[in-house]
Amino acid sequence: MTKDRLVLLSQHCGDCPIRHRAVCARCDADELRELEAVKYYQKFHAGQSVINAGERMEFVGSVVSGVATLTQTLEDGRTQMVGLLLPSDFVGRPNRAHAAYDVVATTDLMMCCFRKAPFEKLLETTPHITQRLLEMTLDELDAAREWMLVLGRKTAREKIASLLASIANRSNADAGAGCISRQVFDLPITREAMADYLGLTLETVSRQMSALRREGVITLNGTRNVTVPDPTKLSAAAGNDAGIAV
Amino acid sequence: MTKDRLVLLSQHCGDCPIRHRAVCARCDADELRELEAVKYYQKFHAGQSVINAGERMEFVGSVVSGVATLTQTLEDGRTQMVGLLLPSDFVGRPNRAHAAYDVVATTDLMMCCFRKAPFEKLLETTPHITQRLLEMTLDELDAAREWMLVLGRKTAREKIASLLASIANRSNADAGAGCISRQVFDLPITREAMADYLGLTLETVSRQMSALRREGVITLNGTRNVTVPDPTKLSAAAGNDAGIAV
DNA sequence: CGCAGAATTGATACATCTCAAGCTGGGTGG
DNA sequence: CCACCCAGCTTGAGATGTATCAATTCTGCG
Repeated sequence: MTKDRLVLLSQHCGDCPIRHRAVCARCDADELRELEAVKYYQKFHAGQSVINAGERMEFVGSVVSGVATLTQTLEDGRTQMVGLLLPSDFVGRPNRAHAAYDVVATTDLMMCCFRKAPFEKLLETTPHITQRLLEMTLDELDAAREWMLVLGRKTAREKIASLLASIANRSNADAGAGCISRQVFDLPITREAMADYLGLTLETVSRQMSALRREGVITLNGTRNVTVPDPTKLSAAAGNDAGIAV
Repeated sequence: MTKDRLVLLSQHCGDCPIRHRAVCARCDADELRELEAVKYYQKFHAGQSVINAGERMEFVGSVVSGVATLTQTLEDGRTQMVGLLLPSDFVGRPNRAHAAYDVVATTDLMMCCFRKAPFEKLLETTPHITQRLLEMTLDELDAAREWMLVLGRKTAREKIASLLASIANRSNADAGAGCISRQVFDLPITREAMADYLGLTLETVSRQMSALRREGVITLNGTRNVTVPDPTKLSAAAGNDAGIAV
């Protein structure tokens, strides 16, 4: 199932599109060289499994391009997404032998992988890596807690609006700051994945998307392309402070 | 509201009950001395606010004894607990000026506080602190993700059972490993706090507690003291793998 | 063109919320 | 010492939001 992975040869970190956002962000030239010694690139195609819960982890790494999901599954098949991995996000848990979650590529995916044991050694000897990973982990913890509020206390409509707002903000951030007045973006995931993200069924996701469209909060071009004519309205629908940004 | 805090004088880290589990766990004698230079103790009584979301943070720190909760609130009053802080747990986010959550003492609480700016400097210069904080943050992230599965995909009954199982395990761990056959513990929180933890109403919590009692999964002595005659049954009720531990 | 996966829509069932009424136990003041 | 009180908790009846089951309808692609 995972044997048709494509392993690429090394390439220089200097050219890397995530050089200044990933776990290597604080590294100087010497430290980068140490990372390069233990790294390799690996390509996954859309739908392919990166690692399954319970499997032995041979590497940790960064998403270079593409999107992956982190999910947890109960024996009866109920699944909950617990992370959405975008470029520069870190995958894997140092000092743990087995994966806790399923990681699946939802688009074609390029990973920068570090062999696990030597990376763990670098964490002991290279403060710039540990410091950056701490910073990123604290950010993820905040995101997870924000998400807990969405899962625990928001209505289906608010959940959808929250997800759309968060994706809109991230694509805006990537595209550089700019017009807040009108946002257009593509959903990187299916309705089913949205449902798994939000603790809903895909039918409810579909119904609420339609409702938001009917009410003019969003417009759809096909099923995946979303435009938000008035971000204030979306923010209000998400239950965020009547749209008053902090 | 927070002016009746009790600030205590320094005391030696060597005697500290959380010395080997908290953020200082990896520190040697020299490093402890550096921490002692920026630390102070602060006592809060049950119900008192430790810090409010949006306030400027003057310190980060560790719970020494007692229990505190981390909560997030929407403007209309809906609240979601996003963390339950027990002894040795870390409070606060280095490199962030303002608190993101409300922290409230639910029992009398002793905090070991580090002045924020000097602590941030120590993170730059003392790898043992950064490494330990990274480890703790990764653990919390895992806990948050486990919790997301509970919030998003479990039924009310399973949510309650999951919470009881997790509290039972933690009190067992504290009391030292031992008899797995029969667990007795006190709930450190009210039904309302349980509801905020699980994304339920307090009425639903109460009903499900009664249901678990009727079915013999738990026994109650008063409202707070729980005994679990058969942990396998509780684990099954929590939706965990038919009770087969991993 | 036609097929398969993805998405929408409808009808109904059910879990949880909401509103409301009582209960319980521990503390306080008369 | 008792009566009262109050926060915490339980229980009930009805309302409501979301899940479930079941057709269709889209959409992209070979």
